Amino acid sequence: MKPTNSLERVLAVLEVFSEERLEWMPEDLMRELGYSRPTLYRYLKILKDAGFLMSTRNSGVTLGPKVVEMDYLTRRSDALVLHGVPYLKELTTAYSCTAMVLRWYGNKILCVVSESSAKKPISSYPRGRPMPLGRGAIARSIMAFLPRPRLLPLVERNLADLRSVGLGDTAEDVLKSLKKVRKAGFSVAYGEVTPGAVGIAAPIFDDRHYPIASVCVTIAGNLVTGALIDQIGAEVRRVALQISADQPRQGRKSKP
Amino acid sequence: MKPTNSLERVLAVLEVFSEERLEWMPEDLMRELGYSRPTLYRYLKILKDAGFLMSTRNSGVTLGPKVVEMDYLTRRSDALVLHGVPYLKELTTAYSCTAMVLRWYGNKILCVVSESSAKKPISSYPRGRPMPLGRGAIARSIMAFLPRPRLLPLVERNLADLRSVGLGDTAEDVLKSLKKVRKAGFSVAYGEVTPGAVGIAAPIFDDRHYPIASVCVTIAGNLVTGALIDQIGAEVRRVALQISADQPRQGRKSKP
DNA sequence: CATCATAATCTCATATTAAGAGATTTTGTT
DNA sequence: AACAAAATCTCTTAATATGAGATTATGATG
Repeated sequence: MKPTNSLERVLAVLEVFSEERLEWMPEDLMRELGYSRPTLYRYLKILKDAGFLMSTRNSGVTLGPKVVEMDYLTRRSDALVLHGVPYLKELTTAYSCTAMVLRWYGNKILCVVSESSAKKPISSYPRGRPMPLGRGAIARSIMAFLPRPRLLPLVERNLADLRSVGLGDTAEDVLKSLKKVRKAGFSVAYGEVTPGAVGIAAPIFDDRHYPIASVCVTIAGNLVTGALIDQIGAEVRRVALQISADQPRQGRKSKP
Repeated sequence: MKPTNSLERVLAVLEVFSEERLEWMPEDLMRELGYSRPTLYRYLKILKDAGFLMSTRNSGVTLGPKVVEMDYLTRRSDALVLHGVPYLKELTTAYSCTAMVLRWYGNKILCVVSESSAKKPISSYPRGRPMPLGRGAIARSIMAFLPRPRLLPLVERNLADLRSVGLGDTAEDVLKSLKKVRKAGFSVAYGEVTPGAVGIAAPIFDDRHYPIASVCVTIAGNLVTGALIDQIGAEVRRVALQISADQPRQGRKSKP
């Protein structure tokens, strides 16, 4: 995963920005990335000229306006956003909840669009905020449908989290729990991500039945009973499958 | 502006995505960018692995989830967004309108945050959608405060648009009109961007009194009279100056 | 299921050009 | 005006990006 060529090294500059560190000083970037002074400044100049970065008054750098513009384009081009919204509205009309579509990418889950009918929406994960893989109904709904060789390393890497939410002590136990999710077709989580909130999620598949995203409904725990959860689960599953079916058929493989 | 090194050439791939062309086929990219087949595929692989691009079923490429994640970070790190929101709320509380902060970057104006109290918001420029420089109160509020050497080429490049909204026939005439805007401290536009909507804008300055952004209020034309527009203009100007003052002092120059 | 057409990747010799040490200039502060 | 810090420049060398062409995946078709 270490950058091996100069192309990846420029992009690596953009990778260091995170919620914990939104602004960087050139000096710190040199240390963090291990680039020489002229090289780093060269990279910064290129990234600034392209609008990916901008410099702040106190000579730090932050992500720039080009990112904002590209995100706008992403909202217009993402098939899951475009096809998903009407279905999410169905769900928020039927229940007082937050409904969203989340993409799986890297080792993260990322909300790409959400709709809400709850008076006081409880989700702390708006568009673009990455969620960890180990907790919550969403991650589980996706993992449950991964082929074993792809799944196992993932489970092992996130075992601590998975254990803490009671999925099982060993990797094999976790796999068993996930098999049940697979059978049900949707997953449920009680307050794993946000206290008091119930998450109900089902996977979206690509044309090879490979899970690439998830539909999730988040609803206040005091609003739901066991029977209602099953009902919502069935609806979420239906919606996820319909969004899957809306995706264009045919095509080549893509790195998940 | 033509890419001169391989670093800029990778980034140039991201530049071709636009509202008119949200998805590209590799073959078309080769033609558009003039790259050889192996080189293009190399670039695509790197950009896909980093999440900047993703491939769709029918083997086209679109902007990817990393963009979404970075935009989330931008919302959290942009000083204008962070400081601007409370002021925008002031404006939307006082009037039934849409109030926004827009950055000036490249040859474009870009909304970075907006608030609305209008029943039916009329702006067609949400976060991230670039506006042209030649029309609207926003662009004018910024141009009016640019030093002449910076301004003149800009006016000449956008003369057709500027003329069509009645700012003057020649570049010199336009400069005169802008001088009046500068004196007033804010600019007004009647239906230049959206028919029936009045735009009222004032610039945000950096610590060298250089305009870098703008505050704009958009309000339905039938809701305002001349006197009210002046009142709103004064408020918008006040807000823009306060946001300017909130910016951290000191620092080095940045390319506008 | 075999064949075909297209898309994506690989190989490798060569020219291109990124990289970095250190000097120099620019910028803001005292 | 003088100083300190930040950013850029110069120039040589080693590193590596490039593309023609061959090769391998991949999905479509009969």
